[in-house]
Amino acid sequence: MTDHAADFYAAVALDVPLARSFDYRVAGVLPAVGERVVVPFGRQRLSGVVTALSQIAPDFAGIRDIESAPGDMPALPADVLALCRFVADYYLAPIGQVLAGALPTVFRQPKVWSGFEAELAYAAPDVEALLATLSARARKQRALAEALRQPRRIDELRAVASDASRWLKDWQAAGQVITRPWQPPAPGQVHTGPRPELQAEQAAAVDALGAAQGFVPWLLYGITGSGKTEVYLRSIEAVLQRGQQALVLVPEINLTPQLEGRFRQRFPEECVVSLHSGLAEGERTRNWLMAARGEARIVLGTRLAVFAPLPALGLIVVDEEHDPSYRQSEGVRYSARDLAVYRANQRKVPVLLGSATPSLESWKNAREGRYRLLQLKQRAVTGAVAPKIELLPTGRVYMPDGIHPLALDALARTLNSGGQALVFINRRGYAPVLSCRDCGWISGCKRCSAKLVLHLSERRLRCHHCGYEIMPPVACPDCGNQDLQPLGQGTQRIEDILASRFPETPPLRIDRDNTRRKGSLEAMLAQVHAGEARLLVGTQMLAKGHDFAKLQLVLVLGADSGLFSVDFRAEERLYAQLLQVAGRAGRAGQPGRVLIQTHYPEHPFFGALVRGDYAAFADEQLAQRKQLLLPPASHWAMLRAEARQMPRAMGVLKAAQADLRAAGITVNDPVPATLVRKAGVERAQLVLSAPQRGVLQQALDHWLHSAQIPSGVRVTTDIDPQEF
DNA sequence: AGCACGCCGACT
DNA sequence: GTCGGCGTGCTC
Repeated sequence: MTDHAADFYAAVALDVPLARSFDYRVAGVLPAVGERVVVPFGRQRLSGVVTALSQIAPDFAGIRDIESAPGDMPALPADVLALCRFVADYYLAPIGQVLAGALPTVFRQPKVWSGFEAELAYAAPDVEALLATLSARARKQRALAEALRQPRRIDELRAVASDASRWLKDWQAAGQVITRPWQPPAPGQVHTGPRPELQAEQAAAVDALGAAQGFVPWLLYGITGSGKTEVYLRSIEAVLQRGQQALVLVPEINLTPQLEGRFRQRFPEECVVSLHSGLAEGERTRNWLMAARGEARIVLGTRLAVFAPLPALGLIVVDEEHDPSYRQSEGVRYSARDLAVYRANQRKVPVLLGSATPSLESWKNAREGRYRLLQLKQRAVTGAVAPKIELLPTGRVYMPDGIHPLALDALARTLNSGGQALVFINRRGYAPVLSCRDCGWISGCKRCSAKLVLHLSERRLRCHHCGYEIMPPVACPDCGNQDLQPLGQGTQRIEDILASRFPETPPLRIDRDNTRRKGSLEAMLAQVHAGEARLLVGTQMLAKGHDFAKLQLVLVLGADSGLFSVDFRAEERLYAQLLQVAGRAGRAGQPGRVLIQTHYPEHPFFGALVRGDYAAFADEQLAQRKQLLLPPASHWAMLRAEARQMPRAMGVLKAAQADLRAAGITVNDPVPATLVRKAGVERAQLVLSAPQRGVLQQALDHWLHSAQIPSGVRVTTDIDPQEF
């Protein structure tokens, strides 16, 4: 008989979509709270995180033993556990899934992680001798050799030259490079690379940031080219000087290498690591561990990095804080920007939100004094000139191809003079849909309620939601008419039109359809930088981060679709997007030209955009939202139900509607989702709102726990939904 | 989510 | 006669 008095019991959070944690008896060594353990679960073995320990035996007869504690992961610190619990409560998500999302993937599996070997540092004892063996033209190799003047980790060296591993192996074999265990640099004097002079506004911002103590949320509102990054760098420098860590969040993976390079240049002796899902498993795990041990002083990452353990956290920076990529929209839904603010508050450190087009949420907070506003109105980046934004009214102009003749003229002039031009349209494919002129038939997806998009180059009709593909029919399936026409425009159709208009300078299309293969985007961007491609056609993708020095003209098509959208956030997003593409033009000294083709040149939206007055636009939008009781002036949530048949999904939502109305929540009627059927599942949604966040939260939480949801119906919640 | 159990249609 | 479809139910 076992001595029950001495037993410990652990509550373990598992990566299953169940709200509660599961209790296990501690069989061996007592694990710490926050440690990962492997447990039996039904017929499976799962990895979970210990969330609580107790000596009181749970009232459950079938209790089982913890199988093992692998000990390959440091226990999550209390603040990360608390952050995860907050996410679980706030977003009504299962705690186990939140915790799983916070860990590198290797720690979500029962398997013990063996990539445990000590981090190595590479160095060249005699750099001059090594350089002497290299050809003068081998620029990457020479850069790598230069970097080896001091001991460097492999990830740093790969950032210098992507082929680092191969060359290091050769040089090691030749005895020119040696390795030894990597030692984290002791905090001390911070050495910086060259620092540009600060403009008065930047200096004022840096001073204000430096003077503040404890938790202060800052909104750094700075126009494109005003040098926000320099403000981040100076603030980080102060953090490093105090021996603390800085967490820097960026919206997308492809923005990390650029910024990482800049940080490494500025702080050549500091340990900078990145955290994002594009990293190889081993590298991500090692970087995470360096962050968790406090060795990494600067942690640069995408939204998932907000969960990284950081024992010496001193500052959080959220770059492009308005960016929708900060929202996780699958699985556990959260806003990394909001969590960054929560975490800063938790740790009593400042958080710096930067943007040229702040989100209305942050703007409201700044206007109401909850965030402190820092403004950069002047251009500080050398060569940065404001692009000239012009409207091209399409009123009564004959445009057989959907492009204004003046736009074609401008393109021709730019191309003839040897310049580069970008045609921006936010729609992939050849044309949105294929349609029959006779009977009005439109290509629809068999599995979803979405339209199939024509991709002419692959001769496919493709669903952008579920991936369903078919060959385009030769004749109309309904009436047999052979004259099927593409309706509207997408990137591919524009590409075709431009190809016939400008045979001398073939257009290069860059969108998700032709950059899916790894490295293909980089290859295309290289063509652009080399000046081989001078006429670009692209979506969203091209708007972010990539600077094209020779770009003189940006033509925006299809902007109007954002003006009259049912989605109340569409205008806000359009503004940010247009400003971002506009910023691509004319960075190398000459002002670029941005032409926006529109049917509605009088729309107030364009007034603010052309004047470059985002503040006015944001204030106007906020006033509207207040009047219409839309976020951020009220709080919204969405209840979604999925089932095989629509009536079952609707039934659950109708019940929810009645219950939640009784609880004092404003509830719309349940409606079939925008995309009613997705991959064979019927979906419906219910939009809820309340002036106070807490009321909504409690009512929903209560409903989820008490409602009788029939099996076969899946209910999910989306707090602060971004799309409707 | 997995993974079982369980009860009805077309196949080696 | 069985293989297998996915409805239902459970996991400390």
